[in-house]
Amino acid sequence: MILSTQRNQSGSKRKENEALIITAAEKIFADMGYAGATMQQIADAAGLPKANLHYYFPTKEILYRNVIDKIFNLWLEAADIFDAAEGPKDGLSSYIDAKLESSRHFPNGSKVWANEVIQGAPIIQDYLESKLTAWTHSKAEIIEMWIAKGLMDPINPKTLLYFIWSATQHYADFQHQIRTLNNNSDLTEAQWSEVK
Amino acid sequence: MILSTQRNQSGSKRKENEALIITAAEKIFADMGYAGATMQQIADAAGLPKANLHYYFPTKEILYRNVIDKIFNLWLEAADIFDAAEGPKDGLSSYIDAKLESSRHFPNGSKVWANEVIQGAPIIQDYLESKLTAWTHSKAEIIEMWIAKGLMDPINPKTLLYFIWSATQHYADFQHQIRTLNNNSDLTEAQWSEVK
DNA sequence: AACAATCTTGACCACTTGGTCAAGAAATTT
DNA sequence: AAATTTCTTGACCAAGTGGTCAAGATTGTT
Repeated sequence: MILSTQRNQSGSKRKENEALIITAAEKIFADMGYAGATMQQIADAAGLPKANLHYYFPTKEILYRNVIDKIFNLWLEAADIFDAAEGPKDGLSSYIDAKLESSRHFPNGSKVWANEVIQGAPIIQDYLESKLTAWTHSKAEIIEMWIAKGLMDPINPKTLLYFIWSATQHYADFQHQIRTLNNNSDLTEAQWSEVK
Repeated sequence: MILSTQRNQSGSKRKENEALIITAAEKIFADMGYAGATMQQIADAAGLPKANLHYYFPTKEILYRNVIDKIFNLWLEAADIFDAAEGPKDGLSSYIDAKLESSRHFPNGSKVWANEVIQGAPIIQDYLESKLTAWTHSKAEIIEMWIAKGLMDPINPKTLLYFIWSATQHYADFQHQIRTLNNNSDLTEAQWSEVK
């Protein structure tokens, strides 16, 4: 009795179901793309009737934007480590590790993002223009500071960031291709540390 | 007269129209994903009535597979340079250059491929298992030979290939994101040569 | 216990989609 | 020029889609 249904306190039924739906949606969107995903599939994955999804998220697009939001916040968390660091060795390597870790354990988010951006960000363009642009600028400034202090080789900060993104996300996005070509995985860590 | 309609020789009306449709389809598939693309959109892009598409390509999936086929053959061409080379310095750098070039000038193909693989290759899985696997093995052997001869550092050949793919394709696939964050582009060449 | 707010759900609808078809237009062959 | 093959195209259809709705169930409040 004590252990079973513990955290069913307040009227957070809404929060619970929203989280359940978002998780299901993340997987379906990753596997099918935005247009290819159907509300019915997401409903089945969440174990709820379709009409119930529309109760919590009025439209498919709103649900999608909520998924994106969750993904983006995970990215921001990974970058907190970056901020706290004192120098490039520390900061970049922690950031890469954190990003790799999230790519490996939560590839769906990365896939949804990639799918969307490849198609020209038809739905979340405002995200790119506001939040991501601001974030990138702030990180680029830190890197430029490091360069100015002579702590690392001079390099275009944005180019460096793109480079890190491409490498860290590749394993999430192309997971399937890699798994088909290999029959294992792993042993990446060694490889990635060479990047810097 | 001599210059205008030169190559309208034999009954290659079919070839012409198929090429026209495939080019249009490549763009639409890249922009909308497989599920998101409609035959009507492709027809409009090709300047043909929809029913005409179905005359040349009975189903959407068959059209799609033809697009993939074209893309894959371009990849193979890029790798020919790789084969001809004598050592890693030459071979890898030529290969990377060729791959970058095709990413930059024909990003649509790369996008279609990426979209498909991210979603777990629901349609072209057989491609991965046959052609791509064979290709990867043959290239990995060359690299291993180079390593055995002491021409380059010992490294997992497949990991190296994945790494090259991620870097070279990133600029095609994430073109839009990069363009939104920067307002320019370019200056990559310098960066890429550091990869090796 | 009565009331109100929140949640659940099957049935339904307007609209879009891939694909068909038959009638005709062009081009090739005989 | 007649016959045959290839190509073109508007009209059409069955299936699936996102989204609605109203009636009821559940939960929380007084």
